[in-house]
Amino acid sequence: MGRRSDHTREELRALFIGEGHAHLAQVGLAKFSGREVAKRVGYSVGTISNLFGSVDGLIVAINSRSFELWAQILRDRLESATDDRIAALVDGYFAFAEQSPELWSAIYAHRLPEGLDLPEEDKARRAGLTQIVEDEIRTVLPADTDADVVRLARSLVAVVHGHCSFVVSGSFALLEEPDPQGAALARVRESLAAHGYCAEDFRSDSGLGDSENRGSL
Amino acid sequence: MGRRSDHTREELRALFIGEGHAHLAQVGLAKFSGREVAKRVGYSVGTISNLFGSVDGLIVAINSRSFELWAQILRDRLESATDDRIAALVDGYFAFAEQSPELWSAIYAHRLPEGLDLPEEDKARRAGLTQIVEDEIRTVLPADTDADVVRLARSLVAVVHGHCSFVVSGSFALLEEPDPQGAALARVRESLAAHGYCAEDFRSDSGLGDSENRGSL
DNA sequence: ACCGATTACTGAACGGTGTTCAATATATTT
DNA sequence: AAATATATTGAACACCGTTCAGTAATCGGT
Repeated sequence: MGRRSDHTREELRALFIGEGHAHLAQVGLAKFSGREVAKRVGYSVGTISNLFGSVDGLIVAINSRSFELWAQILRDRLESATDDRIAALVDGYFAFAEQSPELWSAIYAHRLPEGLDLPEEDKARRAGLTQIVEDEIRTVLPADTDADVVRLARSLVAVVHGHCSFVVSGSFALLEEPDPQGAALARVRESLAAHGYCAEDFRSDSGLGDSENRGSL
Repeated sequence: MGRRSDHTREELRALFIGEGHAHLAQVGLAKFSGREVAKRVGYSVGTISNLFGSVDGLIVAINSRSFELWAQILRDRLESATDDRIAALVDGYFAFAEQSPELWSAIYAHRLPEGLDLPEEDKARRAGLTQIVEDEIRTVLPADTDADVVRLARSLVAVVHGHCSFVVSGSFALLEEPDPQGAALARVRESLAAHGYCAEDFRSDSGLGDSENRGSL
């Protein structure tokens, strides 16, 4: 039964994204079902095609929302960080992945079918995350550094991402690593140091995972 | 029509893995179809369940084979490397991912359904890759290094993996990076240097991608 | 050489998926 | 009030992975 005036098109999209987000977090991308989401929202199957073009379109929208939640976590950590803002960033990166592993891996597991790629709007929404990191890296490096800050910042995101990816996927390489997040942070510090970052002796007051990591690694 | 003596069970598994490998490389994990593989091999649908337990089991076997091909690429690069063996490793890591992006991402996109995890046999087959890296890292660091070589080596694999992952998935962070592989290598060198690795001045004779990268990054 | 027991394989049935699209119910305009 | 335009449905379709009774091929014992 069509209930045309219950919601605007945007409200309806928000409903599907919200319910889809919950469903994705529960069952993961492999078992994600657009039909199930439609059933939960109380609309029929075909509505997804109307609103998002396809189930892939819905997943793109859900993932973009994940990016925004993720970026907000980073901002929260930065705000409550006392001194070590780099550690706060790494912490925030891992925090989202570990508290919502299905949402996190869906971001990287989902691939658009050949042909179409990400809508510009979604690209913009997702860029916020790297922007936060870029700003912090720029702050922490000397003003006259020889590094290309934008490229270095994104490369450091990749460094952290690699560790995080291995943790979430339970992958071969880091199975026996007791402190992957500490390892990621150590690598980031080493690269930053190579470009003029003064470590400011965080060795004493950073988290225990880190201090435990420093001696041996 | 059962053709019982055409192949031994192992031969038949090899047939499915081979054909499945080709199919996966063509269409990617999202569109992978066990039915299609069975059709290509010339056996019926249910045979996959007999041989591998489920389609997931077949994919696990295919991915383990990918690991072996990948490890062989690393060994080849090392063998033909003149001096810079670290660069050769990074190059091999990227080479497989870029020449077979679907196979590479299937390794990380595939997740076993809740409950069962990787058979021991597959874990062993996949560990070969990291072993190669560990051996090289150990060689290149001073004998009296303070680093835990095993943990550092795996962390460096994660560093390269992160860059590679962003490249293959076309992800937001490295879209405008002209030389992701060079960036990965630069990060690895920086971390190795922090643990006593003497760079031996590769600046002059390494690939141009690397030299172009060094000045600005 | 034959015959029962065992194994390999089939293929139809089942419940699920995403997409499509004629039909319908609701808004909007004239 | 009538005509037009839009939103939503839901059945049909083709595909997916899993299951399992049934059948064909081989093996082991006599």
